[in-house]
Amino acid sequence: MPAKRPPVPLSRERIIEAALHIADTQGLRRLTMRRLGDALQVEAMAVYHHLPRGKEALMDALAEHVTAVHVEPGGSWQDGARAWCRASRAALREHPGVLALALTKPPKGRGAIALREQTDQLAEAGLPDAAGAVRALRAYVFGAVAVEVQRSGWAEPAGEDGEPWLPPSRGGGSPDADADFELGLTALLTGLAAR
Amino acid sequence: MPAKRPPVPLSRERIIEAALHIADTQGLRRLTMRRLGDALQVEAMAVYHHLPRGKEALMDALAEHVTAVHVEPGGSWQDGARAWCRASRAALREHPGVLALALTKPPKGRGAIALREQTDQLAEAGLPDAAGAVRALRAYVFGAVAVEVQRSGWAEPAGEDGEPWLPPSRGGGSPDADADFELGLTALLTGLAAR
DNA sequence: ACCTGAACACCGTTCAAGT
DNA sequence: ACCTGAACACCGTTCAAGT
Repeated sequence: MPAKRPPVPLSRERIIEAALHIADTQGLRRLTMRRLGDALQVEAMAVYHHLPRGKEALMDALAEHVTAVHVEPGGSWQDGARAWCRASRAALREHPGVLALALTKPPKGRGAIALREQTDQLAEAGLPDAAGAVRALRAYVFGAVAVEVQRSGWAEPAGEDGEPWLPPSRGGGSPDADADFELGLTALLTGLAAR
Repeated sequence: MPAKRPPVPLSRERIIEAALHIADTQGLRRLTMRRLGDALQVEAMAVYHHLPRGKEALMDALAEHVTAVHVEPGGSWQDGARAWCRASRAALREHPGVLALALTKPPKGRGAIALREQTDQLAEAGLPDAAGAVRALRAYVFGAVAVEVQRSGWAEPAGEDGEPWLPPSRGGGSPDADADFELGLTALLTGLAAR
C-alpha cells in the first residue's frame, strides 16, 4: 500500500517543472493552484509554503526560468551574441505556454542577472554599446519566437476540448524557420557592427 | 432621477473599449466579466449577448482590435512597409495591457485580413517575397514593442496596491526608443531588399 | 518544518425569467 | 431583443490546525 504523503518532498524546482508542464500542455489559463497541487499529489495550499507570494510568485518564477539564459564567454562578440540568441530562442520555444509571460514581464532575479552578464560579456569582447546591443538582440529573439509560435498554431482551441498539444517538431524548428532566424540574426549583427 | 437602464445600449464596440481601458489601467488579470459589467453599468451576463463565446471571444476581440492595422497603398514597397510598421507599433503601444494577447494569439478575423492586405500591397508594389517580408516586419515590430513596454515598467505592481498606471509619455515614445525603432527598421528594409 | 481542511470572497458561465 | 437574478462549479488566498 502506497504512502499517502508524496514520496519526494515538494520543492521550488518540482513546482516550477510541473507548472511549466501544465502551461505548455493545457495553456496558461488552465494553470491553476489547485491543478498544480493535483499534479504534485499535494493540496494546492502546500505550494504557498515554497512560493510565499503565491500565484504571482509562480508567474515570475516561470518567466525567469525561460528567460535566464547563459552561454560561455569565449570568441568574438559576434560569436557570443549569436550563441546567446540561439540559446534564448531555444529556451523560449521549449515552453510556448509561458511565452506571454516571458515577453511581457520585466526581467527580475536570475533573468535580470543573466541580462547583465551577457551585456558584460559583449562589452568585454569589445562591443562599444553592449547595453543597446543586448536590447536589440532581445527584441530580435522575442519577435522571431512570437511569430514562430503563433504560426505553429499553439494557443489555439487544441482541437475540440482541451486535448493536449504536440510540439511543432522534435529537437528544433522547421528548417525554414531556422534559416530565417539565422539570416535575420546575421543581418542584425552586421548592423550592430556598423554602429 | 436617472434611468436605471444604461442610457446608451450595449454594443460590441463599447464593450471592447471598456475592456481595453480596464486592461491598460489595471492589468489583464483584473479584466473580469463582472468588473467589465460594472464599468458598463450593466450586469456581467449582459456581455454574453454581444460576445456569445464569452471571455474567450472578448480576448480574441481585444487582440484583433490592437492588431488589425491598415495603411494607404501608395509609394514604394519600402514606404508602405515603413508606414505599416510605424502604425503597428503605435497600435500596440497604445494598449500595453493586451500586448501579451497580441503577441501570442494567432491572427484571426480582421487581424488576419489586415495581414493579407498588407502582403498584397507589398507584392503589388514590387516586392518578391511579400509573405516572408510581412513575417519579418511583424517579428521586428513585436520584438521592439515587447522590449519597449517591458522597459517602460508597465505590468509591474503599479506602486502599492493596484493604483493606476501612467502611460510612458504623451503622444509617442521616448525619443531614443523612436530613434532605435527607425534605425532597426531601416536596416531591416535594406536587408529585405537584398534578398 | 511542512502539509491539510475549512472557510471566504471572487470568478466564468448556464438558464430560466423578466421587460 | 436585450437584460437580470439566482445558481453552479471553480478559483486564489487566509488561517488555524494537524503531524
